[in-house]
Amino acid sequence: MKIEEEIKQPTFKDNYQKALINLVFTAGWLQQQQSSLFKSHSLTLPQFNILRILRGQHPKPATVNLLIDRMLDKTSNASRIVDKLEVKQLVTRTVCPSNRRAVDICITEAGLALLNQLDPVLEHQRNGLQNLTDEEAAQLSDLLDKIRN
Amino acid sequence: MKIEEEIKQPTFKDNYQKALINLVFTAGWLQQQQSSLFKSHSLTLPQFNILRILRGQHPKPATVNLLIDRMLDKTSNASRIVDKLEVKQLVTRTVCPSNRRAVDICITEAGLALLNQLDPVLEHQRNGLQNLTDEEAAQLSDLLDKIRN
DNA sequence: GCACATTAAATGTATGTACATATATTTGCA
DNA sequence: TGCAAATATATGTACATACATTTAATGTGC
Repeated sequence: MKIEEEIKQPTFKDNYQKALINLVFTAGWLQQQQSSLFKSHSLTLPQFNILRILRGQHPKPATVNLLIDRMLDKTSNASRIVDKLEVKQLVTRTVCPSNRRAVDICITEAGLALLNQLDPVLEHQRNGLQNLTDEEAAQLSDLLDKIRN
Repeated sequence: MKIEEEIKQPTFKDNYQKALINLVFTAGWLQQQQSSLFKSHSLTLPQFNILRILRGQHPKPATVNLLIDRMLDKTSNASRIVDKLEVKQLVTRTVCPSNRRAVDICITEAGLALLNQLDPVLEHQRNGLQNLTDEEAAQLSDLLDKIRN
């Protein structure tokens, strides 16, 4: 469906306004698609993303700062998302021995098992961009990089 | 800055994963840019977007359902965003005479004045996509439409 | 006319986002 | 040494998001 129909706005001021609205709308649309994949496992998208970062570090620990660095949303509150994961016993949190200001966060075996369970689902969805060719996906990334300079 | 540097991830599985992450990251980046423009007027981005829809309807009223239809984020709670705007006296809410289940929401003169004040700011920013040519903006919209089918 | 489904909006609850502030630890330097 | 600045994380508050449930009004079939 074209963006004009999605939000029932027949015209836009120009291609810039149209692309901006389309970009925000499509990003939200994709995130909702992804979220629905985790819902049955009681994981939210931010929680899932943090788990993936931790798996990338495993078996090394990550600090909150490292998580923020790698998160898509820099201003979100990694500390409280880790809280939720800790309650579910998907991660552990221990004071870093070499720097007692920092906290070592590690994914648990249960966390790794959960991610492994979800991997094929995500792979199958090809990350939600299944309608683009490889070339178009690359072209899209280039345009997005250009937007942010 | 390329997306690899933004989130400090040197490689991606493929162009699909890279484009997906870039899309979500860039949409958030743009929304934050926009939000900063309203902050000094104590308006949030969702509040601003609802006000703009109401201006588009003015002087006709809008219902909550109409707002949801036109909002970028369909699942957000229009009712409570309208609450906030009502407290600030930027909109009015009256029971619809012809269908007492529905509510007529109208932008006030104060609301219109606030939007008029913000218009030049947004225009100047060219909606945040100033680094793209007109053709590239159109190309971007086409790719995004294609993602969603 | 009346039970029952449908529709429109509001409300409840958990989570996340945004931003300011607080607490604890470490660093650096007079 | 001692003390201010910097660093790492946590906490407080307001707002938004996601989704289920509730309340009220309307529509429909019998």
